[in-house]
Formats: sequence, structure tokens, C-alpha cells
Amino acid sequence: MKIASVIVDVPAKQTDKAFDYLIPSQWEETIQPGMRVVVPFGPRHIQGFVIEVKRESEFKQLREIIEPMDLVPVLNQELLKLGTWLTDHTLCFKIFAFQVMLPAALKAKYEKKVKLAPGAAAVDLPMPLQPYFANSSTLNWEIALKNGLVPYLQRASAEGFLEVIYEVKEKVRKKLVHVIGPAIGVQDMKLELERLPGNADKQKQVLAYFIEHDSEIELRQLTEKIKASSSTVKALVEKKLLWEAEKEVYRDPYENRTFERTSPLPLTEAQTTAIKPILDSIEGNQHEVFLLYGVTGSGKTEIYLQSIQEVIEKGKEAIVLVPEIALTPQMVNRFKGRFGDQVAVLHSGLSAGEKYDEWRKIQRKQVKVAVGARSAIFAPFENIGIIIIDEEHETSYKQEEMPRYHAKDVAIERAKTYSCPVVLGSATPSLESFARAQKKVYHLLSLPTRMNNQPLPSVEIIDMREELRAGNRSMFSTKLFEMLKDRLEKNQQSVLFLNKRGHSSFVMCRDCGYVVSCPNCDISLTYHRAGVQMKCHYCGFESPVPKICPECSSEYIRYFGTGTQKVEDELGKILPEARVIRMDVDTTGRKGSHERLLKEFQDGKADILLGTQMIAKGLDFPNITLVGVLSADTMLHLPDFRSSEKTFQLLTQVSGRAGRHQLPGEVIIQTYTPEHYSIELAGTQNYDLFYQREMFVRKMHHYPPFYFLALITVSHEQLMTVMSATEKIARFLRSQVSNQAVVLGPSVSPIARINNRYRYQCLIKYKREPNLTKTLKTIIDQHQNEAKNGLLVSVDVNPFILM
DNA sequence: AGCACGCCGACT
DNA sequence: GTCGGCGTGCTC
Repeated sequence: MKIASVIVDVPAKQTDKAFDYLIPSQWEETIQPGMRVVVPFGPRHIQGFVIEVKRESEFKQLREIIEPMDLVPVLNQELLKLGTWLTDHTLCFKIFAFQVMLPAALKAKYEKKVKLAPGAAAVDLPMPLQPYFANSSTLNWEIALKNGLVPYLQRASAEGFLEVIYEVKEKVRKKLVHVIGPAIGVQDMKLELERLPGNADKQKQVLAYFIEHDSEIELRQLTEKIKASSSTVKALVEKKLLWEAEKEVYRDPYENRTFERTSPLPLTEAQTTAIKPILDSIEGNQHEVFLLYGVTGSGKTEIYLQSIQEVIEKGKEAIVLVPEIALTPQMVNRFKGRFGDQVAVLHSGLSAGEKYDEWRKIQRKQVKVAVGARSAIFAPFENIGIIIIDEEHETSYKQEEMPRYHAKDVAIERAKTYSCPVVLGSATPSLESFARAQKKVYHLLSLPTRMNNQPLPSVEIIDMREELRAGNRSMFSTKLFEMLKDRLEKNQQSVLFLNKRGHSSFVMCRDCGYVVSCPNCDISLTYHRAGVQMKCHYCGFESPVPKICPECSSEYIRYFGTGTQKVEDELGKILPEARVIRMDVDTTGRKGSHERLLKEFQDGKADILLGTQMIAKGLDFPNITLVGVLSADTMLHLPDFRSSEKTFQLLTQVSGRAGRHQLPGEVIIQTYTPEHYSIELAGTQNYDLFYQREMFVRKMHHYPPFYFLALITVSHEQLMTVMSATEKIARFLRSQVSNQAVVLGPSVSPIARINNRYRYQCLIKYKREPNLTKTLKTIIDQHQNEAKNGLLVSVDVNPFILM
């Protein structure tokens, strides 16, 4: 008898281990590690992952696996191993580590139902239940709960008339089509054609088709071509001349689009120098991490493409990560254009079914390249030849829920297994990566100039305090206004960038400054235009927008938006002839509207593109010659040690949108703190100097890359409980770590309260702490036991946002 | 997580 | 004396 070790779909400390099950003999050959199975767990049926098949178990009373959920493992050996690695490094439950590697569609859904017991009839049941079982033998538990039927159900089940069943359901069904193919050879087919009765005209046509085309075809296409009905084809299948099968098809989200095929471009001298070590690494099957540091427009993408080309020619596969790809259709186009249908694209803009289909293409080895956002790092390839992370400094590569992994770390781990290179590309590398490159841990490759040697756009920093002193109270400096007007006359395009703190809009009273905030959480409510409602992003609380201020009864309480609305209004006043496209959460809410708006801008249907963060990346339009940043310093004052770095990166990136082609570009940065080094140096686009300045600050304050961080957040409904619990944790930590490490806190979390739970945190800064993982695990374990009294403890190793 | 088992207060 | 409150512990 074979036995399977199964990780069950119950995220809890006590169940975070493998459970052994007997494999029923009919599945003995089928069930393999990496498959999902349905297993009995207590009274329920739940999903689990087989991690091992063995012959013995230390448990004697084993139950049997109910059924496999896959015919082929969904996780290969490498991914199973990677799951363990993820669990150890992010301190998450094993089940989360496996689930995160699969498309959401493969996450099980559970349904609890009651069913009439064999031999029982509706009339046997208590009266109130009878109508529910008149037409159907099952009743959904949810419905029973809503209608207060549970006591009756319990009685009926005790009497043996009903039984409770648990169903495990898949979220998506595979899309299937009928396929028809020849069951015999061409010669035999010709003979059979002769033998058909004279009146079987349609059947003859079908056979004739297969004599000409000796391959399978979709039933629908065949009947359409020959104008035959499916019964004609069926008859031939009956005669065993043709075969019929159900075949899985993929919904291709890009199927209606054509991609202009491109071929490798000749490389510049700098590109040739940069790509050489990568190609060598591919050639020699060497694991190495490259930091490709190149200014915007220096041709990093072409290096990616040609490296991938090399990998494909070696018969291997490539993973390319891009930040939130739905936002960069231009990037998709470049990969699809070069590698055509060898590319699978995984991003958040796809439906669950579409994502699943793209994932299946990878799993079935029908593609060679996976392009996608963070989670694409788990693409189920088995012969990876290169992993590329574009814009490696992007914070979206860090997942902020369990498992709290960073795609870069996963990339390096997988690349080690496959002994292949990792390429991290950026114009403004994260300090961590650049520091590693300096220490020769990563191999630094530089592309210092733009292609065709276009100059970087000239940047001018405008001190808005001066503007105010000069009597200009508008949000446009005189200079920016004049330049906008100039571009309008020249028929060139401009981009206006509004750097907003956070990305949401709020409602504020203009008289007293009161901001409508959530009663459960210490953050302001977000305005949602659609429902004229205000919503809390953390707990889901909703309330209507107040007409008068609850504090001072003023009527001047209103929506502050992302500010783009206001900018648009003001633009309309000062430049009424300008055609403006506004891009923010309000205008891009609907699927595809983002791409549509960009297309309109590209087609020259507008003069000015106005937007927030989301327009900072990936725009590459030839006619943009002016970029204006309306407020550069709004995110500089966030309580985050990376705020300077983020400001510098964002400003540099936005500036890079201008003048990427023939026309030279100009950039205007408006700020209230022009003397801050991250703004000043973004102005001169001097990354190296910024790096030095920021490294000095980080060293002073014991922050990464000089120290590692771990963040512990504790929450509870009672303020006193959180404080004392966090205090206890901090004391414990201090007793466990070496004197090289610093434990900060307990301190109030930047978001002091979420969903009526007070939040305190504790930050550990350390250099080398071999036992820290163990210590953190101990803390998690101890508080899992105390979770009963409502205390929640979460640990984030290498946090990105300290909130 | 769910669910069962089990031990103490307010009711037919 | 019973129904049910949710504290505790188990699920291969």
C-alpha cells in the first residue's frame, strides 16, 4: 500500500505539517508528489498537496485519499522544494507557500451541504424542511443558515434522515472543444472513400478533406468548411474511420491582436559589452546575478530580448518580471513581437480563467517565455535558462501578504537550482542591489548613455515658495505654464505628473481641515466616485459623503480627489484650447480603459496627459517633449526610511518619459523643498551621487543595505493588551539577539488602528543573526497559542513598507 | 479553520 | 434536572 504525505488546506499552526493518507489502489499509479488531492479531514473534505509518496507511516490508523484533483502534478519537484524554502524564509504556513505558486483558479472552494440519506424522503423530515427538499435532494448550508433551519437539520440528521456532505470545488472548468482526426492512414482512407455508398455525399467530402489534410481539426471548423453537420462526422467516427476527442483549449487574451514581428536589432557598442557576460553565463550554465544599470532609453529591453533568444536557442526557458504589466502594454508588445506565441503573459488585468490558461501553456511546455508581474516568478518551467527582473527597484515585487516574499529572492533561489543567470535591470537601482554590485556580489553591467546618444532631458527645478512670494497661487508655475503653451503651439505632447501621497482620494473640510476618517481604523476614508460612497480600504467600512462638516458644520466640505480633477479644471481655465486626457483611479477603473486612454494619447488625440503614479512607467511616445511634475515632495515626508529613494526613483523615471526619440525633452519639477538632495539630484539625474548621499544616511541610521530588518506587528482590540504584549516580545527579542542588533519599540504602528484593532510594532535591525529565524518562529508559535485571546502577531522579514 | 467534546449557569 | 454557553484540543 502506498502512502501520501499531504499538506492540508487549513492555515493554522497546528495543521502546518504533513498528514499521511493511504492511496487507494485504483490511484496507486496516478497519485504523485505535487498533485492536489481531496482528503477527509475530521468530518470534512478538504484539498491538500501531496508532497511525498512513501511506503510507511508512523501513524497506523490512516484514512484514504478520496480522489486526485489533477491528472498531472501542478507542482514539480523543484517547486515543491521551493515551497519549503519559502516557508522557512518568510515564516508562513506551508499551505500558503504552495498556494501562491498556482493561479488563483486552482484554489479550492468549499461547499457544505445536507443531503437526504439513502432511503429517506422529504416527508420523513420536520415540516419546516419539507419544502426545501421537495424538488431537490440537497440543500446548501448557507441557505439553511440564512433561514434558521439548522436546528431542524440537526434533528433530522440525528434521526438518520439527512447527512452532511462536504464538497471541494474547482473555480474554473477547463474550456474544451471537440477535435476530429483521421483514425486510419491516407491509403486506407482512399479505399474507404470508394466503399462509401453513392448517396453519402457529405461523408465523402469529409473523408476527402482528411485525405488532403492528414491532421486533426476542431469539429466546428470542419463542419463549417465542408458545410456538413456534426452527425455526418459522428457517423464516420462510428465507422472507426475518424477519431473524436475532447481537447482543452486556451482562452488567449491577445488572440484578436496582431503583433508586428520584430527581429534582433544591431547592438550598440555599450550594449555589446553589457550583454557579453550574460551570454557567457548562459553558455556556461553559470549562476550569476547581474545588475544591468542603464539610464532610461539606453536599450535594456533589447539586451533582455537577445539574452532570451540565446536561452531559447539552447532549448531553455525564460521568466521576465515587469512591474504590474497591465500598465505596460508596450512591454508586452515588445516580447510578443519578438517571440510571438512562444510567450505567455500573466498579469492582474486578466480574468482568473485567462490567467489559468496562460499558466497551463507554461505547464504544458507550449511556451518558452513567461512575462508577468510578481507571481510569474513561480512559472512552472522545468528548464529555466534566465530570469530577468525589469525595474528591479520597484516595491511591487514584494508581496505584502503571506507569504511575504520578494520576487528577487525567489528568482535568485530558482536560478541557483537551474544554474542560470538573473538579470536585474534598472535606471535607478535599489540601494540594496547597487551596494551588492559594489561589493561584487552582483555583477554590474552599465549602459551609461541613451541609444543614438540622445541627451537626457534637461531638468529644471522650480521653487514653488518663490512662486507664492511672487503672487502666483495657482498650481502651475509661470515657467511651466509658458512651456505648456509653447508645446501646444508646436503641436507637441506634454505629460503632467501629480505625485500624490498614497494613491487615494479623501474628503476634507476646507474650513476646519477635518478629514473624514474610518471609525474603526486610523486612516482617512477613500472617496469612490461610482457609488458616491466613502470606503475604508482596510476594513471595508462604508458611509455616504457628508454634506456638512461634522466638526464645524461648514458646507465647504468636499472631495479632494487625487487632485487630478482639480488640475484638469484649472488647466481648462488657463489653457482652454488644450485637449487633456486624465488618468487616475477614477478614469481607469474599468478593465482595458487604461490601455485605451494611452492609445488615444499615442494617436495624438490629446495634447496633455495628466495622471498619477500610474503614468510614470513604460510610456514611450515619440512626441512627448515636456514633462511637468506638479508636486515633487508629497511623498518625501512619509514615515518611511525609503522615502528619499522612492522620490528620487520616481522623479528620475518620470523625467525619462520626455524626449526619447528625435525631439529633445524638457522636464519641469515643481517643489517646496528644492534643497532636498533627492530632488536636487533627480534634477541633475545623478544616480551615483544620490547613491553616495543616501548610503551615508542609511549607514548613520542603521538601515538597509547596512542592516537587515524584521518587523513584528502586534494587534488586539484592547490598547493595553497590545502594549504589554509588544513590550514582552521586545524584551524577549532583546534577550535573544546579539549586541550587534538593535531592537526598536514597542512603538505605535504608522496605521495605529485597523478594524478596531490597535497595532503596535517592533523593528529589529541586524547584521548577522543566525538564530533570529528561530527566535521569530518561537514568537509566532507562542502567540499562536495565545491567539485565543485575540492577539495577532505577524512577522515580516525584510519589510518594504514599515506599516 | 471547523468541529466535537466537555464542564458550569438559567430555564422547561 | 436539562439546554446551551464557549474554553480546549484534535484533525493522518
